Amino acid sequence: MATIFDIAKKAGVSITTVSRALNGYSDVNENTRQMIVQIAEDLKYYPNAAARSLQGKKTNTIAFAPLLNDHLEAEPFFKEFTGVLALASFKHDLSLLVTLVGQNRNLQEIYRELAGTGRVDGVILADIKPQDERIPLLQSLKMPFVAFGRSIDYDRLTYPFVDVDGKAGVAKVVAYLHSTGHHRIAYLAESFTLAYARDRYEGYRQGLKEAGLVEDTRLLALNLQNEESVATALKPMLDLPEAERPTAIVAGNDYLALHLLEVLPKFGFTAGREPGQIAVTGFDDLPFASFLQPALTTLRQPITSTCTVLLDLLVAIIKNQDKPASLLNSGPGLTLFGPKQVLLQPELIVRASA
Amino acid sequence: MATIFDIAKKAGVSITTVSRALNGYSDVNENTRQMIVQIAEDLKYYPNAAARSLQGKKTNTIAFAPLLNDHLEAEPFFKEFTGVLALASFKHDLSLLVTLVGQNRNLQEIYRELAGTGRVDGVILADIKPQDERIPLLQSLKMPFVAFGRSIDYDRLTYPFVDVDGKAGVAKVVAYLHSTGHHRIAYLAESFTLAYARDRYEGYRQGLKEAGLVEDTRLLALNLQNEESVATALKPMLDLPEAERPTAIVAGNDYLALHLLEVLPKFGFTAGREPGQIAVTGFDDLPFASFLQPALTTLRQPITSTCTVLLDLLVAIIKNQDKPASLLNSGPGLTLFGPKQVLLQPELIVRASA
DNA sequence: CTTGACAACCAAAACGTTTTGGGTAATAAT
DNA sequence: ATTATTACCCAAAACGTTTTGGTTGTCAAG
Repeated sequence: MATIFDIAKKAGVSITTVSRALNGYSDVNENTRQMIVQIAEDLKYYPNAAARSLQGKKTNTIAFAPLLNDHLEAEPFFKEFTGVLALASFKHDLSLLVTLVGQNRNLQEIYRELAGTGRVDGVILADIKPQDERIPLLQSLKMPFVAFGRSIDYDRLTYPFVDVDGKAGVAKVVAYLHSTGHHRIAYLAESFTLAYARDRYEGYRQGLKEAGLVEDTRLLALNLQNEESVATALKPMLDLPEAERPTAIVAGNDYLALHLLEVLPKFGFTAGREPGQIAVTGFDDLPFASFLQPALTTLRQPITSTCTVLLDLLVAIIKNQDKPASLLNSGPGLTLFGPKQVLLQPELIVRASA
Repeated sequence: MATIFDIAKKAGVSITTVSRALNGYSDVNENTRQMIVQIAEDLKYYPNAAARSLQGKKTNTIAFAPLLNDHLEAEPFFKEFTGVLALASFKHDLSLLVTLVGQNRNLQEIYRELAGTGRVDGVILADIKPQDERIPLLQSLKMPFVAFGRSIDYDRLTYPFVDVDGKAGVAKVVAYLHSTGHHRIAYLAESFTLAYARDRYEGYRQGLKEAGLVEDTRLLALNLQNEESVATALKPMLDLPEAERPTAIVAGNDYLALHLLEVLPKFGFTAGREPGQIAVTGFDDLPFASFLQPALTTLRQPITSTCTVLLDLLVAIIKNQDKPASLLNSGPGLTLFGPKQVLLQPELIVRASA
């Protein structure tokens, strides 16, 4: 590969002049510049990115480093999200550096490495935990970032984020179920290790309250993950006398709903919206949701707008700009939670299961 | 961020010693090493990646730079592929640098930049064209790469690749259709700008030949892309007298099949496997394939094994090894076409449409 | 005839590593 | 008593840029 020296030699000028000519400085004669540009093209010169970023220049790359949890159930969502993020990056002329993070390595380590190492200009954070160590870390390292998700203490958040309003979403589902005649609505929650899980659960509680229903701990199952845990949590609910048994079950995500649909028949129940059936809902609208038998009623994550806004925000932060154009006005289903803090509404997709 | 100098100063040794201690060289005293390691940890030191790769060290990153064509129909496949590739990279402890390539910029440029610029150790090439300029380019730049797909002139290929055997796949579909009683089988081909498209078409021809059927140019439509072009290509076929009209239509990809399913009713036909219906097949098994009405019979791309093999190969090449462990024996549906050249078989998924 | 301004250029430092080609002192071999 | 050998360490060069802080020469104004 040709270096800046090769060009300098061929042009009979110093490397300083070559650099300045190529970077559009005004203190180089127009003729000289044209000659240099020509030579650079002939030699097929491209500046070495490593050397460049060693000088503190932009890398035109942003990082996405999602956590990989043991149960790979999040995979379909991860794939979709990564793909859309790549497309969004393309629109900003950025490359996307995808580094998966397993539980083998220390989280801090990875992010420190990313931040201190001159490989990227900014970071997209996902899989936010209730108290996420990465946020103060990136802040202290002065690495631009935007989070997809919020840690707890909503009113005190100072960092930029985009989140999907799981609380409002689940509340909406509960309201929908109530409006279709359900009064005993159960909730299946995944583990609360990630922040969104508790948020959705809060939505369930709010939904009940708004519908004038009272919480019943017998209709609540926490910390579920696989089909087995769903089955054991479900049994006592379904063993209740008919008048106390749930007529609808809200699952915290599509995977739990999937397991639910598999388990219900084994206990002699069928899922669906008809009288005598148990209504079932999910969250995410993963690709398989419409496949299920019955097709799953669920809340769809607005992945495309999420990624668009994430990138608009991140680019604005990197460039030290005030507010990205796409956010001048809160669109439909888009709330400006704070400066550079955006909340998006999930969409209720009604199918046969509820 | 702490640099190697900070450590050297604190430890009272030279930066050389720090570097060698941290990189496991044998010419540093065990006590000294332990002290240095300790200090590095205390200072949360991580070597600067840019400086490192400027020295010619590995970046532990590989690039994936797919072409973005105007009609974004390839998007679902792209998303799936990118996600799976990221997962495969993770297993090799590599990061994946995703750079989409639009038609705005010169292809050569992007790849030169990637290759000469010290950002990645290797490249995954996709969207191979019949004569792909990127292949000699990367070869001349001595940048390790593996292609997903083959350019033409199959017997003369010298570069490492993984490909899905579109020819055999489509031939299989034709054989299947023939075995279910079809004798007039049409083919809808996408543009031949990418190599796989012609490969699949060749499969159609081979399938006909093996079934003892003779090609009929009236049953062939080339260069299709959108619903409109499918409609105009279809009209003359369906206007044929009944005895010459196709009873089955093979589409070169799922998108064409999708359009086909939309267009057929408009001409008064229905798609399906029942007598009187027109059988329809696709290729790829995109997520929506099983949704369609009727559900699409198609050939499934083995994306996961494709990505696994791509990465095993690329890592072996980067490390200058002979053959990755995963390829010691040709598994089921896996042919060793040549050294570091692998052919995978697509799987026929029979659904309601044929 | 000086002074100042300006256009055009450049040498050297800096960025943070790794590698090269040593050096020194202690111990072992002759 | 000299010579190898070994263990441990280091200064300086190298990687390819950008930036800093100049210098030089030309021309217009005083």
